[in-house]
Amino acid sequence: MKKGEATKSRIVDEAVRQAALRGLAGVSLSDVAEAVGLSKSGLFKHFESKEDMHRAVVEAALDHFRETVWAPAAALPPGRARVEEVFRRWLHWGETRWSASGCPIMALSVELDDQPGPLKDYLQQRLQRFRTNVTNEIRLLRDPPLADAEAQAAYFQMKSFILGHADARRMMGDTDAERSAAAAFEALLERTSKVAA
Amino acid sequence: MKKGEATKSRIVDEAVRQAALRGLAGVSLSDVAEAVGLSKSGLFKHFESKEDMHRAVVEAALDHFRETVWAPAAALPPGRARVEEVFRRWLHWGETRWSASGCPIMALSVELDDQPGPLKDYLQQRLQRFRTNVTNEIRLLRDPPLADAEAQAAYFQMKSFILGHADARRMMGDTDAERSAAAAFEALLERTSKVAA
DNA sequence: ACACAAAGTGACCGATCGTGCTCTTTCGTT
DNA sequence: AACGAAAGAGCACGATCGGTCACTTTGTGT
Repeated sequence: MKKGEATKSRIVDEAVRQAALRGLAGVSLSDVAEAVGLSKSGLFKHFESKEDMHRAVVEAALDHFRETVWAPAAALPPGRARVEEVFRRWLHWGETRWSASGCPIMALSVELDDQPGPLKDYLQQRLQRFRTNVTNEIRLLRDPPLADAEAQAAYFQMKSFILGHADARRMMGDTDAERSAAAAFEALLERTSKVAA
Repeated sequence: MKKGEATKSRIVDEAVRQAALRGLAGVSLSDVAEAVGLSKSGLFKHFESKEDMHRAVVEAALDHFRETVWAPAAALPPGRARVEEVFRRWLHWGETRWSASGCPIMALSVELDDQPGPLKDYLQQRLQRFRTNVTNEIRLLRDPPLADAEAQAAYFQMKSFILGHADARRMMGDTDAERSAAAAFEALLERTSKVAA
């Protein structure tokens, strides 16, 4: 039962890459099969259907995100250290591992946000958990902790800068995007951690 | 030569809607034809090929954006009034006209950002013009006008909040997204229009 | 080592894709 | 009213899509 899991994860990895490039619906079973050196029918020994593979793709992308962005930050002391690490890693993970295709989670979000169904629900639920985790760390930026509303406002801006960075860098070709995002986030951190009035 | 143009714009309108939903590549010629009450071959009297229609879709989406978001703001006095109007209309245009499908320009951006070619170039160029226009208005927030770098940093955050709003509202189902975006933008405006030190 | 399940192949199916072709209807111009 | 051009219909094509089936190869547990 080992060979199977290995090739399955190779398939899913390739499918995630293609999904980030052309969207989930644009992933061709034949192309994925050829890219991993299999026949089309060979793929169907690992997935019941195309939708089954879609589910695996969404899961794998989120797992990878959690392990690359969240997990290393969670190993740091709570509060500011974690928040900063999350942002730094979040910013970079699109540029390193996904430099040629763009962040798969962003692509999935835009594609699924207007397609109600179990896939969107699953994606939303896992992103919601991430958001809750990060928001909790943001609350610790001050002592006593920030109110929920303030922490959520800060998270909104934090994620906005991530999205803005991806747009500026990938769509507009702005080579300063990383600096802009980092500067905006740093200022946000300063504003948030200092007392309001 | 009138009937033709009328149906052509009906076709393009429908194609833009479907492109916002399923992506450019996901727009089926048959579906568009059926939706506007035509036969598939009837479509080909208006477009040379599918890529020709893609081009028309991108053009139409940008034209619509310019007329809905930029044009009314450009009629206002320069500076703060224009900037505020652009943001307000930008925020709303995704929720009103495109409430069921999401902003087509955002969908096109995410889809085309990793697909080099004339389509991406065209989209990038027109978005760049919009960005330049808005940035120029931002510079007028202060007297003497802001430096380019500061105005661009403000634009980066402004667009980030737009993107963040779309993500929060459409993907995460956050009903407070509009308030969050508006509040973040207002604070940004305050920070930017007051003297730095 | 042997047997059985898992992994993988190749041929094939019906549906749909984008795109030509010929033919008819409808419109705009004089 | 009439005529040429534009608009649109109907059909058929090759390619590709997701998916099935019977078969062979490979791996694995005992």
